[in-house]
Amino acid sequence: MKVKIVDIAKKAGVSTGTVDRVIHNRGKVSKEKLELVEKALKEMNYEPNILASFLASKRNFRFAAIVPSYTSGSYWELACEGIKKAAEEVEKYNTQIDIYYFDQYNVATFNEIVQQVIVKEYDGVVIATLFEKPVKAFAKDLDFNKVPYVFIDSDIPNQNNLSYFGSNTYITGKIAARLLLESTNNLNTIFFAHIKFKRSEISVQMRNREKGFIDYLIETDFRGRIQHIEFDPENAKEGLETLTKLLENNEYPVGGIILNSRIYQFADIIQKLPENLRKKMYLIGHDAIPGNVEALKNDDVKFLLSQRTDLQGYDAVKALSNFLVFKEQPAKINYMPIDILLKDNVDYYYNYKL
Amino acid sequence: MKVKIVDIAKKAGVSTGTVDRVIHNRGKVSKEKLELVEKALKEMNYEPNILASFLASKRNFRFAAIVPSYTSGSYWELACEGIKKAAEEVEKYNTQIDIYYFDQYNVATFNEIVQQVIVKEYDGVVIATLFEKPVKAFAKDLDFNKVPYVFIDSDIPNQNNLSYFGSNTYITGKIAARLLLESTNNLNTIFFAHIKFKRSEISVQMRNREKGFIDYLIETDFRGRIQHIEFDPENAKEGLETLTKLLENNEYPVGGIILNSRIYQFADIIQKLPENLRKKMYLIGHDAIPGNVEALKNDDVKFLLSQRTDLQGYDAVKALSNFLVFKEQPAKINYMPIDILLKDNVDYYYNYKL
DNA sequence: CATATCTTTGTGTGCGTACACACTAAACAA
DNA sequence: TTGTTTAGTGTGTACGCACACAAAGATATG
Repeated sequence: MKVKIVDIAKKAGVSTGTVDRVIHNRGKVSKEKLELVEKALKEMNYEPNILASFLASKRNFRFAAIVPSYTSGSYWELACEGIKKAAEEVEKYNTQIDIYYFDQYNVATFNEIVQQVIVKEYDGVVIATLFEKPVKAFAKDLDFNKVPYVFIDSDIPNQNNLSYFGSNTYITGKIAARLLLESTNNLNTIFFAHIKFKRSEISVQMRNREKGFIDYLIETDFRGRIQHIEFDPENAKEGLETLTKLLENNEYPVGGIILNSRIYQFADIIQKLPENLRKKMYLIGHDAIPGNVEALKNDDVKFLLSQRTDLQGYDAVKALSNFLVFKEQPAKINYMPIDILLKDNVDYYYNYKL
Repeated sequence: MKVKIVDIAKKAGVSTGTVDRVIHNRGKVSKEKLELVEKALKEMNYEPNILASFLASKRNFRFAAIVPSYTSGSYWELACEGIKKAAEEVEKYNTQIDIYYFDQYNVATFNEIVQQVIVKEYDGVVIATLFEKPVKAFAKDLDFNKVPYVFIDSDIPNQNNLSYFGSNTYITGKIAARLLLESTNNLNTIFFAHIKFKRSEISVQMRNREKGFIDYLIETDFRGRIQHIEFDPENAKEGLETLTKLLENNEYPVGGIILNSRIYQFADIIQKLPENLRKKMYLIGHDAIPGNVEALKNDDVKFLLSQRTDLQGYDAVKALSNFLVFKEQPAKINYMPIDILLKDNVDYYYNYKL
């Protein structure tokens, strides 16, 4: 039988009210009784019944999640799925989550959302940290109001965030390079394919990946050529010409990497290339979004480096909930596993549900 | 405000007792009232408060988990960690889990455990399906008593298990072969290292991996040599001699695969080989147990193919709990993701906690 | 010494549900 | 008629805890 408050009260020779005051540090307890109760608590190894506690307290939490808006099949859709899944699960702890979307190519929209969220006085916040400075400012405000917040996407050091969930994109870049070099004989040319998308977007994540990639090449003393090629999805002519030249002038395979999550768009573009040239390319991309998975299965892409994006969102919400409900302190930095996906194992990756 | 039973009762013009009888199908309700209540239930979109329900019901579940006994740092230790982790989490639902250990090289010990478990009349059982026939017999008994059970390790088709959590070892074998061939130039010799361990253990899992591996070689028209080498950890002389000959007679790299989870033992054995020969080997192993991870980091092993073994145990317990507590029906077959681990990403794999 | 004030302690109610039990009315048997 | 059974229904208590409130005791004030 589990020890309950009445048991403690009996043992300490006090009423349940006094025990309650001790447990919750509500004060108004004499020194002697306080000691008696604390002793009983320890000796009987009391652990509160969370269910009963929650039922009685009528507590309820409201969280806000601030993430980029997304189109179907894109990276951020995955993260949101995780958040929504977690939202379902914490419903039983009287916890509600509102998701706010900002335009990831427009800081103003982020700041606007932040204002809205501040007004609403949430009990916890999940923030996708795409805009470092505004996030820092927001964090200060949250600190002041003692509202716990969790970062996802990329970490911002020296903040008082409860926790961070994301991936080490630098290492991911290194692994990309290693896989590319090791799995391709006589690779002497590597190109970075950059697909124009709205404003020129070079995110922290992309920069890190590139740095990791390049560092690996330096470490292993790579002597081949490295080239950057720009593609405009609307008008891919120019890029295709550059690429064609590159492939034609090379008797060996050519490696290609795309630093953002949209290698599937590149796969679409290169459909126009003749078979023999296409087969000379060894492409590595990032993130298991539907389009990329398809490209992987079609053998257009050789490897996808991924992380459980959905878990980022899921874990972030759960961390907040567990912290507030169960007072569990999460690790401050949580890197997701770096997953290597081939045509062969991608189904099992995708198949595994939260 | 959430709808509660009294609200339903009021709306339907009956007492809470009647609503309760309808909700739980306890019968003894007239047709008219039943319809009234059901209508109210639907219209008000009633969802029970799990916390209150659990508190009131004083329900408590007892699960048994039947797994192989293990030594520290071995495969089954991981699975048990998952089970224990899940056990902690479901404690709040008044659920207790007893873990039973059998000797995986001795069917009799399994049958003995089964008898013990049957007597204790558990509410749910997790079974590591190493011994197919006895498991089937046990499953029949559980079916008869309407006790839900979940398989882990390998699936046994055509059983009434609630669910299965495990990995597709055939595909894992294929991927092993692909990685080995693609990441090694001029590979023309592959050996299967088999380390003797107690009785000759060739598990279903190992057979599957081998089949997948060989099938890939056939598919890709591999023309090299394939050899099986036996190693006795007590007396590795003979095996080492064979291996030495193999390496010396070969100017190209040699691939090696270990089908069970103990490639770290092989890594120990080959420490006796001269550096130049050791470096000629490209080894692939299975499962991220501590010894293997170390071997991976030491560059003795090139790839580890893994699955979240701990998740198998964790998910199995959670599936039982969610089924009984929340009436959630899990998928019947759940393959774990097939994880590819390199020296570079293994830390992030291991680091990620349940 | 009576009264006011403050501190400490105990009691009671409610959270939403489950379930035992009591009660009613109708049907049936003796 | 009376007692017994049975289907249908409502009531009350308990689950373990939180919290408002009442009570009691201690101290201060005039």
